[in-house]
Amino acid sequence: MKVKEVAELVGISVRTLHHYDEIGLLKPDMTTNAGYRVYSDANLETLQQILFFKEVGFPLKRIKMILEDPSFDREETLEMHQKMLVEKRRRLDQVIDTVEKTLQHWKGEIEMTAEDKFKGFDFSHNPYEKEARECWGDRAVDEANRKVNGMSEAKQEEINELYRELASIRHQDPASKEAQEAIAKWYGLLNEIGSYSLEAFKGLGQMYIADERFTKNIDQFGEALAQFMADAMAVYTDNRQSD
Amino acid sequence: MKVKEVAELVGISVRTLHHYDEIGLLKPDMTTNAGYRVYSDANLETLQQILFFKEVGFPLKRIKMILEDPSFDREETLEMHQKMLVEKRRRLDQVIDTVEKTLQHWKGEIEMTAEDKFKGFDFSHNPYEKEARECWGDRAVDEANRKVNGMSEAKQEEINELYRELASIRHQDPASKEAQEAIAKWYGLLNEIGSYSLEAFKGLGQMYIADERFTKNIDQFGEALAQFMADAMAVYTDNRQSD
DNA sequence: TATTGACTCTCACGTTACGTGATAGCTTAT
DNA sequence: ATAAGCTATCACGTAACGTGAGAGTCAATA
Repeated sequence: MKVKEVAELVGISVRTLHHYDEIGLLKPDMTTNAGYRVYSDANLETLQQILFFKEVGFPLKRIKMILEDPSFDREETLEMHQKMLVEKRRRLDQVIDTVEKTLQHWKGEIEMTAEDKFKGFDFSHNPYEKEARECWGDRAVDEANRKVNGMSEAKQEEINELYRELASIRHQDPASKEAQEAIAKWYGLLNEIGSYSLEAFKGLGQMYIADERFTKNIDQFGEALAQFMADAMAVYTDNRQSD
Repeated sequence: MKVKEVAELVGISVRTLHHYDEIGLLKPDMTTNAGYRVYSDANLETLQQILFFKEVGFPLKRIKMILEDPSFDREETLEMHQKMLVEKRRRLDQVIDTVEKTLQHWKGEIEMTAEDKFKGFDFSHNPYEKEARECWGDRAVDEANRKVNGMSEAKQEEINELYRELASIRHQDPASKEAQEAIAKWYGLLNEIGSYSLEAFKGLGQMYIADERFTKNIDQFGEALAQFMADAMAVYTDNRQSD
């Protein structure tokens, strides 16, 4: 089948097929001597898989790796991704809710507290958040921020200690078992504080670890985690001072 | 306040502020004689509004127009946008559901019909869909496609007629009242077919009309609508033939 | 057979909302 | 005076294609 046929069959553009060819994601099994792309049935099956992973939100680079590496655990990957989708929906729910309230507010139907106004949004202020966002994604960080903001006073020292511990560990061997244990502790701590949606955060963190192969080195992870924790503390202490 | 202060306060990057300045979205009220940007309190308030509209998903160009035009009906705009958000969530729900089923399928827990496999996805095949997608957005077109596919046979002639009508109208005065009436009819027709989620589609269509000012000319709209209808018919007749 | 129309190819720049250096000037503290 | 830290302006990079431009290919028709 030639480009246009394929494009119409699956509902994408010819340019998209050209693009997939360009980046080596889907190269047709044959070309005519005039240089026309001719797609085989196998190509079409691959395309279906590509479109599936694309639709659920995987970037093309990732899809390429998934398809290239037969040993890759698709099930696990998809499971992790689903957690992100669910978290995304949760965010979306909050935004919709906030927009709804904003509309009612504009119409004078209800009052809005300053807190209400930005529920689901992120106007927090901290310098290291950027890294944390790159590391776990927006939703996870937002969630964590809220948790930290509502964190019980008694936990401050505990966190303090954990931070120092982590800071020293990452100077030694960031990929060590210890680092992972420290991370587990951090999760445990947040868990104690109590949160149902923390599940998503845990999932994301574990994904990052499991996803090691996509990361240059685990060092970045330790770095980002340490900074994120420092930041979490800063937010916490800020809140205390402003009380 | 200088760039970094502002950036940290609201949780965005310095580059973002530079960018907003570049595109004229937020120009600081003052600059020092060295050329440093100095943001006033009013600038900060504007920034809050920008971030609000951005968070709910408006593109920067749109935000700029909203802020520049005081006569702009923000309430109406936000209402329309909310419909899109709700539709987005509905799509997300389906994708999550499909992923869930796919996982279970992989684990051998359940059977999946071919239909199940792509529920919520879009592998429909029609050449003009592209234009329609540009016009109303993906979700609306997908929804409409499904409706059209399930369309009752008796409506074919009605649609046929409407199409010819529209086609002639758009050769005369595409921006006319008549065109809008024809559009209304089209909506009515789809409504008759019956669909709850059609609401979203209607919202989007109306948004496009209300949004006229953002479109080069209504001609494109007529063009796209005609093509979309032609396409809808093609899909319909295809289905009949394959029965 | 020549031409038309539909299809194909390969550049290569445009899009969104910034990220990421590079290079250089400004400000303040020591 | 020098270093640290902040600021400025280019200007290219990103993701996933869209959108022509210019040119070659294929099948059917006049």
